[in-house]
Amino acid sequence: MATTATILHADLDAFYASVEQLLDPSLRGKPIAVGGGVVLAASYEAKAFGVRGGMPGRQARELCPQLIFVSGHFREYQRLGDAAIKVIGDFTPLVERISIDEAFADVAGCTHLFGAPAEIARAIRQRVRAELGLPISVGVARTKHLAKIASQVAKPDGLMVVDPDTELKFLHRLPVELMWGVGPVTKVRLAEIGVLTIGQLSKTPGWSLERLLGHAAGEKLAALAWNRDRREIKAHRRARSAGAQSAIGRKPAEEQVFRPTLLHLADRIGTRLRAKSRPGRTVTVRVRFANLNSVTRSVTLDAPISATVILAEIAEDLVRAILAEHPDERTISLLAISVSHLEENWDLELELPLGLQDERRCPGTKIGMARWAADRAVDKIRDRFGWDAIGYGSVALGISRSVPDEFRELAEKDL
DNA sequence: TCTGGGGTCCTAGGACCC
DNA sequence: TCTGGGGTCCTAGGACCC
Repeated sequence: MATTATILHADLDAFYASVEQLLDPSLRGKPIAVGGGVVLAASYEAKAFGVRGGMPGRQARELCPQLIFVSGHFREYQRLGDAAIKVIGDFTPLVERISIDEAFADVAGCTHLFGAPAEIARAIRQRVRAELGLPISVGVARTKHLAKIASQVAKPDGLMVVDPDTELKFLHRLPVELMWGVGPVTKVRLAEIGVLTIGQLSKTPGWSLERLLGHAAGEKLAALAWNRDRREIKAHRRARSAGAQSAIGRKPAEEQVFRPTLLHLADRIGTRLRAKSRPGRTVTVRVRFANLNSVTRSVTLDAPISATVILAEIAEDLVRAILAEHPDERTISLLAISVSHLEENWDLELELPLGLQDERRCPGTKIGMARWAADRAVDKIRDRFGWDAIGYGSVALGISRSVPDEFRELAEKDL
């Protein structure tokens, strides 16, 4: 019954921190953190002290006084991440990249060339170590879920093969939080009914899980606990949305505060959408207040948009509506814009006439024309001379950037 | 001392249509 | 006029992942 384990999950260990230790040998073996105000990544030596990604720098220093902070080499992260994924691609075209440092692969079709899946996994680890100088952990199993868990168990710098005959034995003794889809909230909910391990989860009736977690989540978890994971490797998945956000500290909820930030966010998103000819119909805005409560508001248009200024104006309208509904909230700490319902291969020329049909979306023919032409001109100049060569004057200065734009780009998904 | 930024998917209620 | 049913889309909020 058991087929062969041919799914690989490969995951670079403490990726950003490992790159820094590769670039600067004096950092090897030491607790380091990439970032400053906020920890973007921590080395294993730092993790041993409890330092985690996303943690405020001050808190990290308290946990680990000898922690060394380094500013990131973001271009190197991109280059080395791409190179590691390419190594996997040398064995099979069936590679599904999850993020900059992580990918699934199905090697079923190439074992006759390169040997058993475990051999291929060993070869990948050896090559990434030899050619790039980086540690990478690999899990090998019959399903994506098991391979993913195996690579986590194998870390750091390890290899773990889950034999198809012992899958349930392997799976059921593990804690539920190792499962894909079990986060802090679900973990607590499960603990409240006495479920701590995947084995215990598998013995919980389906109706009980669905009542506790909802239909989809309950069904999914039950399937995974019973080791029924039917997901396949998908080599090319198109993005369904594109967004940008900015934490701005604590600032008064006023026009002169949110307008420049929204314009900057719209600029980043609009540029990406136009570059891939993927305008979108739904614009969603999120405002987080000082008390960390956040409110979203969205609008779906008849025609897709990607023009920076139009996107910014719609976002402004939505933010004003949110603020009007929350008159007691006078301080905002984060602004976000997201565009969804993206079109595929849209002819951007069409955006002009379609946009003009709606006065609000594109007020005035001449102005709309000018905006459209301006975006195209800016895009072209940036293509040749770089992002900072040109931009919106009011945006260039005074935008608080809590993280470098280069770091943001690493997280962007290909549209 | 309340974690940054880019994403995906699901839920539930309501509008609207047949 | 009342009653019933099904489907799609939109919106707001959440959980989760890297």
